[in-house]
Amino acid sequence: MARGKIQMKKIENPVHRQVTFCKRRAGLLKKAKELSVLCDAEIGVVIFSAHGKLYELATKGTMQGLIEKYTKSSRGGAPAEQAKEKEALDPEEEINKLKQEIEVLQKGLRYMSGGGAGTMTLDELDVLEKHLEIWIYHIRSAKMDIMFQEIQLLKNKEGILKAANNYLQEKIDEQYNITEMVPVMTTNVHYPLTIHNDIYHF
Amino acid sequence: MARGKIQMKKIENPVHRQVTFCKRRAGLLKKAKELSVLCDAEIGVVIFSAHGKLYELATKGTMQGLIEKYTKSSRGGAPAEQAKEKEALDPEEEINKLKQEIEVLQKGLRYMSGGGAGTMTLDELDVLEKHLEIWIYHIRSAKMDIMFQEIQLLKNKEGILKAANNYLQEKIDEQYNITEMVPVMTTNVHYPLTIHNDIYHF
DNA sequence: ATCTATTAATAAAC
DNA sequence: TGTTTATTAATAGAT
Repeated sequence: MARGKIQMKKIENPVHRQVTFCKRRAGLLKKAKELSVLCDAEIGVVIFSAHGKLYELATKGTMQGLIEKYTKSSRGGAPAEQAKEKEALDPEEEINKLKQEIEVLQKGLRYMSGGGAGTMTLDELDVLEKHLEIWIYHIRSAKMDIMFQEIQLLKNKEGILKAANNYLQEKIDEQYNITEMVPVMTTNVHYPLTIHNDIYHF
Repeated sequence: MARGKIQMKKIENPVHRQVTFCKRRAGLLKKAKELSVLCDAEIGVVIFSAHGKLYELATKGTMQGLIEKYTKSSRGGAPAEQAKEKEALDPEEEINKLKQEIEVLQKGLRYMSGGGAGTMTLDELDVLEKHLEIWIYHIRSAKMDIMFQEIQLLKNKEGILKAANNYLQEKIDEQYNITEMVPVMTTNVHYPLTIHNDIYHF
């Protein structure tokens, strides 16, 4: 919506994507609030970024309350059997699954710091291993993003330096032509600009 | 946003309110879809009209799945902190080591749930990656140990069974020799002992 | 529902 | 990250 249209597909440049995500996320939440106020509607918005960070908005009451209302409402028109089952089993199951996961992580920490084998079962170790692999995956994509930025910066610098060199070269050639009135070989001496690279230290 | 501003409060005229609700609802859902596509985010929107009618949108997967993910995520950031309290009894060194590990893990978790690039530097990500790799290494050796024990146990059982079989075989041969006074073929019937394998469940 | 005059959102640049 | 600005997108009111 500004300075040119935008294609409706995933933005490839991670920097642009992040900036757009921030702006549009803010815009979306603002719109949701406005709709809620203007039209007296109850609205919930849940946003998971590509890296899994959660952003949420619940107008009127809590997200939890809204989820409950949603669960009821969306099953209201469906067969009564399913609704009954879901409501009875889901919360407990969810909580148990969650508790299990937390326990595994806790045990993992205890294991790490204790260094002693034998506190965890093979199954628990499998789960922990999976967790760590997922984390490493996320970390590596984050590193890729940062390195991509670095590459972009270096390319920019390269362009600037080349331009600067060309300019200086011309100046030198001019000088020679004026002062000696003879043709000279182009030199290979370059005069790089000094540009600080500080992308690592934010 | 057109033909005059609009006050940010509930629209009193019910006709206007309904029209605006329709238009802005469509706009909100469109914006949500766009954000999801452009920035690779997973988004859920739930809208209850003033009269309780439900409108919903879930990009990527179902609303139910998104709710589950939300439930986990909104509670899931805390395992490291809870683990912190566990180890009040250990020696000082142990505690310091644990605190260090927890700090790294917390930063990692903050990053994981924080998603946004720029919360951790490349150096910090390197450190975290190394930690996770070391942890995975430890976990894998622990798994190896357990499996090695398992193998040993099985080998022991095998030895015991073989010995038992040999013993029984001898007994049978003896019987045959005594009662019939004729040589017999060695049978293939084995008599395994029952030994419980409980190494998995400590 | 469709049409515009306007306002709001926002992509790119800084 | 925050601001600015040129443009596009959304939409209030009218039809």
